[in-house]
Amino acid sequence: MAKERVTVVDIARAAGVSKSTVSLVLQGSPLVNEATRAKVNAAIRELGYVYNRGAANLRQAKSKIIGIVVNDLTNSFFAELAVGVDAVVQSAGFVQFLANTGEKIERQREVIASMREHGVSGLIISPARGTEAADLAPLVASGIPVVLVVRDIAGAGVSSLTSDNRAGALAAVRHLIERGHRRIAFLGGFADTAVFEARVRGYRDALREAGLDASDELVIGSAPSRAGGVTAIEQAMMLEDRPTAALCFNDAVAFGVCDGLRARRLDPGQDFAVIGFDDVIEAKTAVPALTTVSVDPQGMGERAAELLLKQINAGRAEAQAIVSPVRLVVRQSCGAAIERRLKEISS
Amino acid sequence: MAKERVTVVDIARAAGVSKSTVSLVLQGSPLVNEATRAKVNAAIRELGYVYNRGAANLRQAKSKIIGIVVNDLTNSFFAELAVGVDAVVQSAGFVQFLANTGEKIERQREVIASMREHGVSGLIISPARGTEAADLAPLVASGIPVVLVVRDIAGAGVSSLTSDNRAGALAAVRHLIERGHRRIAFLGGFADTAVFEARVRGYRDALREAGLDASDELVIGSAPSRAGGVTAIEQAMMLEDRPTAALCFNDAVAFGVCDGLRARRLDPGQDFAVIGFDDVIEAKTAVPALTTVSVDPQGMGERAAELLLKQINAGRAEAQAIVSPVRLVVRQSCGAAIERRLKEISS
DNA sequence: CCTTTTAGTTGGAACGTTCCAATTTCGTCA
DNA sequence: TGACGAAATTGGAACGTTCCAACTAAAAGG
Repeated sequence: MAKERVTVVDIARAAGVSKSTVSLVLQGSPLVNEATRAKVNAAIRELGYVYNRGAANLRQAKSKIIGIVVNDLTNSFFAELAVGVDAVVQSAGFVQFLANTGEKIERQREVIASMREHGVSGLIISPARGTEAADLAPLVASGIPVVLVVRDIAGAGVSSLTSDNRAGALAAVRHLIERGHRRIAFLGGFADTAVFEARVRGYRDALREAGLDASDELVIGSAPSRAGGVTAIEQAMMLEDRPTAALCFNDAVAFGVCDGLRARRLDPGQDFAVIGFDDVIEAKTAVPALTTVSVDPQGMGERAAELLLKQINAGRAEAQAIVSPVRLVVRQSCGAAIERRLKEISS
Repeated sequence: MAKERVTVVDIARAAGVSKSTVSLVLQGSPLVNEATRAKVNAAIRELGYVYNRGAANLRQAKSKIIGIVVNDLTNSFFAELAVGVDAVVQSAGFVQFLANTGEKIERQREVIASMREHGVSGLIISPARGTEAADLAPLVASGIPVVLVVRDIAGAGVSSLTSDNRAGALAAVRHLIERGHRRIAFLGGFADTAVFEARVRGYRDALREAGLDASDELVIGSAPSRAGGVTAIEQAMMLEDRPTAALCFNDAVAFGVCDGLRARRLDPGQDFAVIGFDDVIEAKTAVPALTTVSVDPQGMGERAAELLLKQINAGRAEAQAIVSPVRLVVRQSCGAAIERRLKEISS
């Protein structure tokens, strides 16, 4: 088997019709007689025909492929994002080309080029760190619909879907302040990203409006990973005037911070309040359950895919920047448990 | 811009050569004169030409696409596996079609069909739960090289790359026994998978060779997730005769078990020994650092991709079942810390 | 009975590339 | 100078599909 490819012509011969008719059947056209359709379908099954989408694309000059490029697939935030995209893209009859850049601009350039060569009809990109508008210029000039997710790039002239990072950070820090914290740190993340900048801005604004200290020593960068969280909290605990709470760049950092606290025999949520950002799946089941700003990566992926599909169908659409709202999910790690216990005692 | 596609003929006209010559340049053939090559390349840049790989594939009847289908991309084990595949596949000049089945057979059927239609030249599959040899029969009959990873399927007649689950479990449980544990549970995982079966077999063999109780009540299944781990340890703690240690189906379960222990005010690694399976990235940085059986998902992805590429290049290769070795990484969660402390005291 | 309509079917050109065999160009040698 | 071989270039067919305009057969209308 697998000797020679079975094509429409073979099917046509077997079914005693022309290749045009077979093509019509393949596309479910109503123009073809019920009886012939049955004959053709029988022949298709019989010969084990496989549709050649490449040939079809060549003729029609459009593919049913959309590309998604993410900067770090090992980060479960992006993995979930990809899953969200996949879900809607698949049910729209498209198929997903996924590539991982690992934050490398060069790799990103390569994979985008490769996707264009394969004729993707749209692209969802979570850009690598340091991507500039110029890097995307040839792509957008080609007229392929592009949606940027998570990280926006100023002046790129394409649609983007980001979350309201400033508002999320603001809400989180306000919450910590309400709980009575006066010295609050911001831990983790690379300082040269727009996301970091926005979250820190929200953090500072909340401190300022409460008239609290927003000195630079309280903002401690690190890799946006669990390991980075450990080092960040260690650094924070070296400070003369130690913080009693922290907003973390993301959930991975927050978990690392909890690890670091435990390593110092401190109980996260009890001795120190920590809030994360993103609300990855593990946040709910962790102990203590992580208070975090919910971003819903899967939902973001879905919305990005919908936006892209809309642009593909519309042919040409205005670039729009959507910032999706975000909400604080209060669980245990910010000290909710303490309060509950205090209430129990007083009642 | 983006009006009309520029093709080789446009380039040919602009450079004053024939389309055949342009094609030769595109493929880096040594047959073409240095001067003409330069002219052609200039025209390519000038007109912003993008290569149409679809058309090329049509002519050559082979693509540079490999497909990878995973059963759960939100599980970081599989995300890392995909990253490993991506790395070697990309550097071999291929591009990766990734699809997520979410453990659904029907979806798996669809994505495999879609990939065949797109003419992938090989497929790496981590099959959904319950996949049978019959499900893959048409695929293997077509002669497309296929490599199964993580989960093997008996009688499928294709190559597979799995890890030595029995040996890993055996080593882990032996280690717990050496540490003095006598009542050891196996927690988490779905009982109807080959992986579960192999790990439990290793677990039982270790108990048996030490003459210990291997009763069924100590094997407690659950979803192979963090949440599943929480419920599994809860169930274990309800037993008349409680275990003092557990081997977990995977790291996610192990983290859940730690969470569950903490919820009961028990200190994992101290009051109860836990060992995971897989060695995901977080295992090292967690507190306590997780003792686990290292499977190196990224490395597995790389090896699977290499195996697949070899088969693609060889044209026709014997199906081989590779089981890759596995090693126990001892960290804190199995009580290593306790021992260290005992040593400190005695010295 | 002829014309018109409708339902169904069909051959051939086209999509953008690669491959093959054929051709041109050019330098070298007798 | 003519012949020869090597180097470089080329036109056309082919890949598997879709689209279009043209065709046939049968039914409907006059």
